[in-house]
Amino acid sequence: MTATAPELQGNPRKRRAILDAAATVFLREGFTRASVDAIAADANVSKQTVYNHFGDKNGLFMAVTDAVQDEAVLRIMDLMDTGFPDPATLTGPGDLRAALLRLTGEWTRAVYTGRLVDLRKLVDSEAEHHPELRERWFANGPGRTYPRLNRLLTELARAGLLDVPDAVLAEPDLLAHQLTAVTGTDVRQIRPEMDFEAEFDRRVARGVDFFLRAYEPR
Amino acid sequence: MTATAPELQGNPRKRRAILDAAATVFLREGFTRASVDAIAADANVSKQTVYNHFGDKNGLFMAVTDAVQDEAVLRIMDLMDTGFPDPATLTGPGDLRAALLRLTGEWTRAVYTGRLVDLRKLVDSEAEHHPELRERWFANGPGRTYPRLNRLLTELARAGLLDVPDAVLAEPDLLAHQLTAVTGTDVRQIRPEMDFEAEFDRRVARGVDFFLRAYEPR
DNA sequence: AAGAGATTAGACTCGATAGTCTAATTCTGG
DNA sequence: CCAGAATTAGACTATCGAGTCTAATCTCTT
Repeated sequence: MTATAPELQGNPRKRRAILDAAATVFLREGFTRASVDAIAADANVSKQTVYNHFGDKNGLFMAVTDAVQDEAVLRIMDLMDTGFPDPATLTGPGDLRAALLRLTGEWTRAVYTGRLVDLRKLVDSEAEHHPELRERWFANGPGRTYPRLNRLLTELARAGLLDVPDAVLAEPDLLAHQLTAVTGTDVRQIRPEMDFEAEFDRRVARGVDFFLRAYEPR
Repeated sequence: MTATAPELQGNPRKRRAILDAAATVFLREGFTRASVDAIAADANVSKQTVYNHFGDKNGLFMAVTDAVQDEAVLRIMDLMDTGFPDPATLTGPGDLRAALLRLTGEWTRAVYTGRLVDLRKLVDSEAEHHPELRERWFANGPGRTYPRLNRLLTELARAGLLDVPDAVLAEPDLLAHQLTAVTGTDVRQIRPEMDFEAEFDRRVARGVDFFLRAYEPR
């Protein structure tokens, strides 16, 4: 009687293969241009199986965004939970800079390499036609990571390692947005013909230095 | 013998109407979903006329991006040519902040209100399929405005009104990117349910203050 | 007023694609 | 080994859109 939820039936290996193929094709072609036939072929699966697992093209797309986001979010949350030293152990300002460089570098890498960036563009351009998409993206991604980063930065301010105006601390997630904005936009400017790795490190450092220049205790 | 270039023939009033309609429909539907039929209908023009003027759907889309960009770029260039006071007349630091607020506010308004923002998203998502698009967008927009803004900010640094490390000054357009990044990303977070005007001013001010906090002479 | 160029409505071709259906086959757990 | 679930290939429907073509009309300019 109780119909099994379509997300929970079928062979999980095939399900995985479909998600992978769908990510590839959606990212290469865009949502509209991507055909379910092409995805099924790429996954070595029949079209009907795709529909069995995900209902329709929209359901498939949302499942893809969830999967790709989850991977990055796990990485980022772990980074902040275990990859950042206790403020008490940061003695000199050089320590702080090094720790921020590492954190920001890994964060930025998780966001701007791999499939996440491009998928975000896709979601952005499709959001007008699938209103729930933008909300879902936010709740599943930035809605989880930014408050965590902001908490971490706020603790640094409370510990006296950063000198941040109360007006900034009072705005939800502002500090986190400022740090990621200043590195993210710079990293996004990297052109294909450049040496990505070298540019990446330089630009993350630039962003962190800009941030520190503004909020370093004098 | 010499065929007239398709961009230069036909009734300019109709041409304008088509460009307007195309902007509306492309922005509402996205490139792929937008149909030439819908655009022609919206412009009160026959489909054939659209093809007479712009050749094909791609040509139409590029003409639209050019037109929308040109409008904003003119505004922004004018702003910097005539809307910013001579550094010599800026005596107190309050003067500098006020001038930067005005400039950055108008710049940001030109970029993040109206059709430019959304068109940019569209270009971004279509760029994979029309490689010349990204380059054209850059050359026609940021390629013109950023060097100009950077020159202006560099003059402020030379005049002693900003204290910017040489390493930053040495990077092409970096200073300009930092200023616009820090305001732009914050403004982009404004949610539809918020009071746009109030949020806009606050966020531009935040960005300028962040920038000044980093580069204000001590 | 005449003629050239521009515009029009609408039919038409050609190719894609979302989603359904079916009958046959393959997996898999008990 | 067997029964029910999952999968498969492929045909099929229905829709939609880019671009072309045509014959008739319109609008200037001279």
